Amino acid sequence: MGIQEIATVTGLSKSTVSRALRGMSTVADTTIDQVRRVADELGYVPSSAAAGLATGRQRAVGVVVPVIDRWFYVKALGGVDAELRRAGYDLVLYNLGGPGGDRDRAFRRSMLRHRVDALVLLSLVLDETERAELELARHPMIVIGGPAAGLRNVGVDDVVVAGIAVDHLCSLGHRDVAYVGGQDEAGMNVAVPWLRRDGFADAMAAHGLAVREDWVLDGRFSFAGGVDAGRVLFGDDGARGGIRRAGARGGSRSAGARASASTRDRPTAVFCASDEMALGVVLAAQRAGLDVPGDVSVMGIDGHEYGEVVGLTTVAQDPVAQGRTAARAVLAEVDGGVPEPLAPAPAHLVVRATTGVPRGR
Amino acid sequence: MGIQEIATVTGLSKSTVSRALRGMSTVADTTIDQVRRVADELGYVPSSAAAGLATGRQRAVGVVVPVIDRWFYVKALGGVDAELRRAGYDLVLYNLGGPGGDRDRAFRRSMLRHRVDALVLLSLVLDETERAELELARHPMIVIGGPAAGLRNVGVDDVVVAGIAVDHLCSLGHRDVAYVGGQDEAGMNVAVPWLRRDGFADAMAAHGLAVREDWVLDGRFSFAGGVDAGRVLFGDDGARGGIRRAGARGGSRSAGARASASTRDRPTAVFCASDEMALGVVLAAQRAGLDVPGDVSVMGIDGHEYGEVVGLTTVAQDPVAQGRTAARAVLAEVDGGVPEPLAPAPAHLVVRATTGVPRGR
DNA sequence: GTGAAAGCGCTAACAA
DNA sequence: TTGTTAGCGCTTTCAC
Repeated sequence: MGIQEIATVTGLSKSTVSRALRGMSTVADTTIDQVRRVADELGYVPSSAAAGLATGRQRAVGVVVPVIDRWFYVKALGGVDAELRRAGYDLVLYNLGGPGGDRDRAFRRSMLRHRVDALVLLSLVLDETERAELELARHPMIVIGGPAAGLRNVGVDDVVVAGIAVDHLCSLGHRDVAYVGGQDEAGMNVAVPWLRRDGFADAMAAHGLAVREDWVLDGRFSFAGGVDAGRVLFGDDGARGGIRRAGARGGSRSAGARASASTRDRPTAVFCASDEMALGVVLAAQRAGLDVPGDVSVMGIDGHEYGEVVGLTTVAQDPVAQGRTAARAVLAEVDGGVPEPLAPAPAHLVVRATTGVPRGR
Repeated sequence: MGIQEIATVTGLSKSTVSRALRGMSTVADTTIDQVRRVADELGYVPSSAAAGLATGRQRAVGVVVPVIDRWFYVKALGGVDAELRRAGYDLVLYNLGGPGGDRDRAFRRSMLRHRVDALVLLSLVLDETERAELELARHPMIVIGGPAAGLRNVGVDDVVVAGIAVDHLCSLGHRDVAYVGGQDEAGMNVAVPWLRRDGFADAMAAHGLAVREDWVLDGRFSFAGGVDAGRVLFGDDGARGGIRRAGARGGSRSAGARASASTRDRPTAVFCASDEMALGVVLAAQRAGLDVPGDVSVMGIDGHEYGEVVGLTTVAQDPVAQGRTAARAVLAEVDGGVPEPLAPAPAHLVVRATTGVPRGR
């Protein structure tokens, strides 16, 4: 059931079988064929543990995610996976599972056990202790999305991305723009939300525009959060545009509020730090009886598939490509390559149907 | 850097150190403390490969997904992960990566390498060869969602679930109901889509209703696919309800078609085999100028978060719980438990705002 | 082109 | 309660 059996059956030595199985060139072709055939017949299954012990390489890399069910993480994970698969590496998933996930234990217990040859961290900012712990493992590490001190990083420049969005809105003539962002709902320590908010503020300033505090909202980086933020911005009556929500939270205001929705003090554009939130804001706007982009323009960041279908303007990035890049980089390092700095990932404005010239221009 | 160092420093034997590190009760408390302290100081990191080799247990389970970026798989994966984490097991992700994913190689190369103690298969139907291959590894296996011959399965009864949906629609008075389902976009060999279609057909028959062939559409189990299916059903003009789509595929018909959209031969209700598709159908209906549920009722299956926000009627299931159940079951088997049959997972009707009495009733 | 022998770092009888 | 002695299944010098 191991390499030994094959050796016995073929009358070869363990070492030759080992070499043959790996197709080494020092082995006669006929021997390789024979060994492979016998291995098949015996139903031989190699043991990665044994190979790993002997070589010190596990042929696996770990991917650490704050939470698993977010568009960006899923896509990036897919990219990492694709590249690992190509290289014949396995992927070990370490899900911190949000705030309730016992982050410390997870870190210690598993990630360090030499089960993997390298680590890809998704959008994580590590604290001192965590960094120290991970250092122990001495394997290559890289971060996707959100720069972490002392570690290589692949991802877009979030400040620039936010700037692109603001520039687009301003070029259309918007001056009253709201921002929906916020800390990731999972409450993990992630830098991206703050960078985007800063980028928004900087760009607004660069255009000589003021940021209104009450127009900077928390959308929890989720669809539902976007809807909530939109409600705050536009009011809510659920009369039009979207299906009424059964058991909607927050008492519905009626007629009076309705009228005010179109006249009330509100932004002409909303910039959201993610497409999921932007989708929610669009829905809230429609529910409030507002026309998008006639009454209000909305845009996001990401390039989410739903946004494409719906016609959402966005600054698109490619998390799958980022995942691939990260995987390749870290694999190269495992193979003894020297870690070279990575360029920021590309992002580009995709103008679709949710942004337009503000009414009255 | 290994257990040996600690032994040397403490003056203990390797075995005692090993036992102490694992906190075995046969070791003196003081010894345990001492060993742990020294281990910390030395920055000791255990080797799971070595432990695995010695014990024959890897303390890891593999999860095989057809593709990774689908709501159900992500949720189920999260559930499996949570339970594994609790038990101190690692999770190795095997992503078949859709039709282009070189399914065979992936199967052979990795899943069998004794890297994991058990396998959780998501919605996969295996062919003969695959089954045979996996048998070689001789480890416990379980399937989530979609029964596979000869393997234990956790998931809802898809035929029943479809029946619940049809019953709901019929109880409202619908007789003209369309079905949007189809093979999973990834083209993997999955049973669920067919079971749901069968369930739909059976239930319709039970209500004495005919299934119209031209109202059985392929929505590719995706949001975009749902929109496309909705277009076929309702026509498309993009004038209302949804944001117009930049570069929409399929030439837009204008005024004439528009008028016909409200009068044309169309179903009064659409049952979708997933919430993502249902969301797309709702959007298409709104774009076609139809009121939901006034002109047409729409419902799905799953319990997707977006559906909750939007008010989508659905038959909700809990993939996270299914993942947990599967993980627990397979872990129990790893621990020598006897595999007992699992009851179907619960699913229940959630009536929200997208279904109602057909007009004229 | 192939074989013999020595580990990789840990666990698990079996003794003491 | 702790130490001794064998391995777990593979890779890898070093010989031949």
